[in-house]
Amino acid sequence: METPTSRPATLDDVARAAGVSRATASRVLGGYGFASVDARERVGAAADRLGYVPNVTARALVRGAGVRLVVAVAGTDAGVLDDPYVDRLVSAAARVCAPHGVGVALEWLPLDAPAGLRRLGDDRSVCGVLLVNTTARVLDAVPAGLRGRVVSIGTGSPAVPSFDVDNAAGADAVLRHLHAGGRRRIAMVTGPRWLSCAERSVTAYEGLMRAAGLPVRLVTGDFTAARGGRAALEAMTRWPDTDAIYAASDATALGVIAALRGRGIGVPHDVAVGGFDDIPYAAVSSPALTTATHPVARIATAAATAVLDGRPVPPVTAFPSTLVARESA
Amino acid sequence: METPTSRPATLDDVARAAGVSRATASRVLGGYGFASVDARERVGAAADRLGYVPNVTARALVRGAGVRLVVAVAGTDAGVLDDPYVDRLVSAAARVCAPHGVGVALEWLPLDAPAGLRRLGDDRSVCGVLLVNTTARVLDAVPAGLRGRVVSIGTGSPAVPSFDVDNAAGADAVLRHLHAGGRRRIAMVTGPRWLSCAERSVTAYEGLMRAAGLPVRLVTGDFTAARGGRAALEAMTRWPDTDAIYAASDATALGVIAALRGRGIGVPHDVAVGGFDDIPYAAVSSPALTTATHPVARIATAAATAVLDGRPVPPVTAFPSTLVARESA
DNA sequence: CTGTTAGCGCATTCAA
DNA sequence: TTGAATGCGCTAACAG
Repeated sequence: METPTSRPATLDDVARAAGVSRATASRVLGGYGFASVDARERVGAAADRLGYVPNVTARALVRGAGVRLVVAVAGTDAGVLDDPYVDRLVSAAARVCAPHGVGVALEWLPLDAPAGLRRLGDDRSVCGVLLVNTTARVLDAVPAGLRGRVVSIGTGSPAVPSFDVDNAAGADAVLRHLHAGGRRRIAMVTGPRWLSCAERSVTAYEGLMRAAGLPVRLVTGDFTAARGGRAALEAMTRWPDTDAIYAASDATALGVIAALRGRGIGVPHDVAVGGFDDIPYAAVSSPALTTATHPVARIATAAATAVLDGRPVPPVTAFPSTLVARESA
Repeated sequence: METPTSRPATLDDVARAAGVSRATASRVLGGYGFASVDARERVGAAADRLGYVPNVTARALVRGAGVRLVVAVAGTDAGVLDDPYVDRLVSAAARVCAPHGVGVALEWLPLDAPAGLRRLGDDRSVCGVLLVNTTARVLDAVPAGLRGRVVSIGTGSPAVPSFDVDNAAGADAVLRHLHAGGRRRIAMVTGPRWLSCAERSVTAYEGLMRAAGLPVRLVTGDFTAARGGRAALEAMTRWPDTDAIYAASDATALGVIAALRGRGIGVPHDVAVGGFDDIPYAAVSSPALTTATHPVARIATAAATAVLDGRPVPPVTAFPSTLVARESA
C-alpha cells in the first residue's frame, strides 16, 4: 500500500524492497523451495507493504498452465445455454476456479460440429473443459490433446471421466413412490431423446414398468416447463386413464402440473406428478413437488476441482439422488 | 492439423511454415498493420493447416490486458453466492466473455471488509470487475486502479457506472396494478435492508402508499422463499386485514403464496400477491404470479460487454421493468 | 540457502 | 512492406 496511485507492484519491486533476488522472492511467495527465515520474513513484509498480487497471467505463461476453464454445452442450438441448470454449473465452477486464478468461459458446442473441441485442445490458455450434455459423437470428437483435462457432466467415455447424478436411482425412487401410492398407469415426459444421460431415466422407467407389468407411456419433452405442459396434455389425450406422470425434470413437472390444473385435473388426486432435480421452487409450488435430489452445484464443484487439480480421476463418479416426498405424489 | 499428436502450434511454427517472420505472422493474424496479399495468404493457410490457436495468456501478458472478469458479490456471508440471480449473472457474463478469451471468476465480497477490492485492483490478470449487491461502503472501497474497468449491477457511484433494472418503475407498476384491483391495505416484504438497490422499491412503495393515503406495512425479507413465507405470516398476524402483499422478489412471492395457502388464505381472493423478477416459474406457479420483468441476462451482458470494451460508459444504464399481469393479483 | 540465466508465446517498437 | 530485437512478469534450472 506504498504508492496507491502508481502501477501495481511486481515481483521485481518486492524483491528489490526486500533486498533479495527475484528468484528468492518467487520462492518464498510461491511457498516452495528453501528460504531462510530472514528472507521469508523480509519478502513477506515487503509483499504486503507493497500490496503485491502475483500476476496469474505471467505465472500461467511460464508454467504452461491455462487460465480458463471452458464449460462447453452440447446442443442443437445456442438455446441450450439458456437453462438454469447450466447457470448453476457455470456459477459453481466459477466459484471453485476463483481462488486458483482461473476464469470460466461458457460456450455452445454444436451437436453436429464437435470439431470445435479441437480448437479448445489446441488453445494453451485453456486449462480444462467441462463437457455438458454429451453424446457419443461429442465424446468421440474429444482430441487427444485434451486428455486429462476434460471431464463430462453427464455420460463419459474411456477418455472422458464422468461426473453425474445417478439418474437411474433417482427415477427409480420416484417411480417406486408413485407405485407405492397405488398408481398403475404412469406416463413419463422425457428429456431430449438425443441426450444419453437423460435416457438413463427412461431406461429405468421402462424397466420398472415392464417388470411390474404396467404400460409404457412415453412422451418426449425437453426439460422445459412449456414443453412439459404440452406433453402432459398429449399424454392425457392419448391415455385418458393415466393416473400419474413422471417428469424428467422439475421444470417439466411444474409445467405438467400447470397444464393439468388448466384442464381441471386434480394433482395429486386425479393424477400424481413426480419430478427430478429438487429445484428451490419445488418446495413452494402448489402442490409442493415430489421429486428426487440433483446436487448440481456439488457435481460441478467436484468436476471443476478434478480438472484444476489435474490428478487422475476414476472413470465415473456418481452422485446419489434421493427421494423428496411432498404433496404432488 | 499437421501433427495431431504433438504440441499445439505456436506463432513461430506458423511463421516458419509460411516462410515469414514472426512479426509478419503476428500482424496478419492480428488483423492490424500492413501485409502483402501474398504474405496474408501464406500465413492464413499455414495457420489453419497447423490448427493454430493464439495463446490468449501470452497475448494478454504482452499487452498488459487481463484474462479474468471477476464477479464480486457483496454480502454478509458467502451464502449470497447461492442465489439463482447470481447464477444467471455469472452465466451470462461467461457467455459474453468466451469469445474474448476471457474467463469469469465468482467471489464473495465481505460486506464489512471491502478491502478485498484493493487486491482485485492490483491484480493485473483481472480485466474487469462486476460488482453485485453494492452498498455505499463497498463503492467507496473501490480503488482508483480499478477505474474504467469496474461496473455495478445495482447502485453505482461517480467512479462506478451502474447497470441495473429500474426497480422503482417495476415496483410502481405492480403496486398500481394491486391498487387498480381494489386493494387498499397492501403490505410489502422487502429485500435485505442494507441493499441500496432493493431500497428503491421500498421507497417507491412508501411513496405510493403515502400519496394514496394508505398504511405503510413493511416486513423485512431477504429475497428467499423461506423468509418470504415467514414474513407473510408475520404480516398477517400484525395486520390481519391486509388484502395484498407485494414481495421484492418472485422467490419471496412464491414463499408468501405457499405460506398463505398453508393458512387457508386464498390467493388472490383474500390476499393478492405481486412479485418482482418474472422468473421462469412465475408463469407456472399456482396461481400464476403477477410480477414485473427483470432482464438479468441482458443486464449482465451489457455490463460485461462494457468492461470488456473498456470504452467510457454513462453513469447509469437503466433497464426497464414492465408489468406481467397473471392470476395472483 | 541464494543469485544468475533462460526462456514461456506473443505484440511492438525500430531499421532496413 | 518486412525482419530483428526487446520485453510483458514470472518460474525453473543451474551454478554459486
